Amino acid sequence: MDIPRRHIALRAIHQTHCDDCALNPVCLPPALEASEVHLLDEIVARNRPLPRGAVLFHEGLPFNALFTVRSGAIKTYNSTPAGEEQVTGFYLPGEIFGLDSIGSPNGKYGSTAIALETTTVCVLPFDALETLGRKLPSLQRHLNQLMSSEIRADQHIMQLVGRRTADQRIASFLLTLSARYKRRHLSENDLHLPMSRSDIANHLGLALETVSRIFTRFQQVGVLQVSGRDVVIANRQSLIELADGKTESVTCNSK
Amino acid sequence: MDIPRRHIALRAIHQTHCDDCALNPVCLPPALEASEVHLLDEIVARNRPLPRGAVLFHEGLPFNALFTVRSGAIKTYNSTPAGEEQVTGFYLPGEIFGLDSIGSPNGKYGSTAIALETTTVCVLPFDALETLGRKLPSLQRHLNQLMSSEIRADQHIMQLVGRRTADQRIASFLLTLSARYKRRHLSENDLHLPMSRSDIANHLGLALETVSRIFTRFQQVGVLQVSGRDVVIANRQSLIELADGKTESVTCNSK
DNA sequence: CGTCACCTTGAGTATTGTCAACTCGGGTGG
DNA sequence: CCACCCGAGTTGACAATACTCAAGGTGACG
Repeated sequence: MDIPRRHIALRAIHQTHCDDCALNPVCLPPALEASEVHLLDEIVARNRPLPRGAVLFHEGLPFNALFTVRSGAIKTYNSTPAGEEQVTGFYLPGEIFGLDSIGSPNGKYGSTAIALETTTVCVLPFDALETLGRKLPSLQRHLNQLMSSEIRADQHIMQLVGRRTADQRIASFLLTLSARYKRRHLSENDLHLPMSRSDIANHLGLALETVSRIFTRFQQVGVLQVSGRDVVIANRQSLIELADGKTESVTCNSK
Repeated sequence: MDIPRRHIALRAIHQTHCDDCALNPVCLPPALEASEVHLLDEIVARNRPLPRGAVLFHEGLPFNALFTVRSGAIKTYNSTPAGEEQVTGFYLPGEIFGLDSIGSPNGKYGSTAIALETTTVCVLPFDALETLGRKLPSLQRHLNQLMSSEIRADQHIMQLVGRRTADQRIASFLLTLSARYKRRHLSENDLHLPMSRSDIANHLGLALETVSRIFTRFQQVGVLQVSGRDVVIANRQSLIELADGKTESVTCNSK
C-alpha cells in the first residue's frame, strides 16, 4: 500500500510518437513545429521494456546512438582499469544520456548504461540526429544546451564531492532529485529512489554505510521519513539548511 | 635561469589568423578546408594580452562567446551562494572554455574565467559560431565533440575526487597535465604549473596544505623534483603506479 | 629592504572509511 | 504454505586519512 501512485504515472507513457508523448515538454523537442517533431519522430526507435539490470550500452562498444528515458530509470558509470565503478549519473524519464560518448576517442561508448528498474527508452541514432540538426537549427541548439547542462550537472557533483560534508552531499542530492521529480509533475516530497544506497554512495564519493547512517540520522531529527527506497521529505526547510551547511544535524556534541 | 624555454614557445604565437596559428592541430579546425578555416577566421576576435588575474567573463554576465587560449593559462570556477569557489577547470593553449554556459538557464555565464598568467585568447561569438556550424558540418561536429570531451574530463575529476586518495589525485592530475603539455609539443616531464597550490587543492577537493605535503613527499621519494611551480617528473613509472594506487608512497608504516 | 602573497611544516583532531555482525524483506523452491 | 536464502540495508567499534589551526619560511616586486 505504500507503492506510490507515481508508478502508475510513469507506466502510463506508452505513446509511440513524440508529438503525443507526455514527456514532450521535458524531452528533446522544445520549440519545434509540429512538422519538425514529425521529422524527429521518424528517426526515433522505441524498444520493448528493459528489465532491471539490463545493459543499454557498454563501455567500449561502438557508439551509435543517444537515449532518452521514457519510463523507469537509468544509471551510467565508468569503469576504472582496476575494475571499480564510478557512477556518473542517474537519468529519469525525459532525460537524455550517452552525451559523454559523442566525441569519444575511437568512436566507442565511454561509459555503461544500465536499467535500475523496468525501463523503456527512446533510441536516437546519432548520425541521423546530427543530420537532422543541420535542417532544424532549434534541434541543434537544444542538443548543445543539453550537453552544456550535462557539463553543469557534472560540475555540481564535483562541487558536492570535493567541498561538502557527507550530510551536505546527501541533502543536496535529495533536493536535486526532488526538483527533477517535480519537473515531471511527480510529488516533490514523496520520492521513490530507483537506485541502491551503494549507487548513491558511489555517485557522491561516500561509503555506503555513511549514506545509510545519514538517512537514519535525518530521519531521527525529523527531516526525512525513510522506508527503504521510499523517502519523504518531511521538513524541506531543514533539508535546505543541511545542504547549505547552516545546520549540523546532530554531529558536534563536543567543543 | 630556471625560467624554462617553453615560455618562449608559448609567446611565439602571435598570429592573427587561424590558418597559420601554431595551435591549429589542437584547436578548433580539425578537418576543415582552407576556405572553411577562412570563414571561421572571420568570426574570431583577438584581443591584447590579458594580465594575470584578469577576468574574461564573470558568472551572471550575459553569455555571448566561447574562448580558446592562445597563450598563457585560464582557470574557471563556480561560486557557491556562500561565497566559496569551486575550480572547475584549467585551460591551456588550444583549449576551449565557456562550454558550460551555452545552455545556461537565463543566457548568463554560469562560471567565471580568470587568467592565471599573462594570457591571450581568441573570442568565438557563439551566435556566429552556431550559424557557421550549420554551414560547416565538420565544425558543428567538432563542437559537439569538444563538449563531450568536457563532460568526460569533468567525470574524470569526479572519479578522482570521489574515489581516490590524495596521493592518487595529485599523481593523476600531474599525469593528465603532462599529457596535455606533450600534445602541445612542450616537455612532458618538465612542467611549469600556472596555478597555485590552492587552486590545485580546490580543484581536486583537498586542502592546500595536503597538496603541499604531497609535493614534498613525492620529491622525497624521488618521483618529482619540485621547485615552487616548476615540477619535473623524475620517475614517471612510479608516478603512474601512485596514480593507480599500486604504490603507497611512504604512508603506511603500520600493519 | 620591507611587504605581501604563496608555500611549507607541525601538532592535534574529527569526519568518514573499513571491517564485521546482524536484520529485514522478498522471492523461490521444497 | 512455510522455510530458506540472498541481496540490500542497518548498526557498531575502531582506525586513518586528510582537515584545521598555527607558526614559520621563501621569493617576487616595489
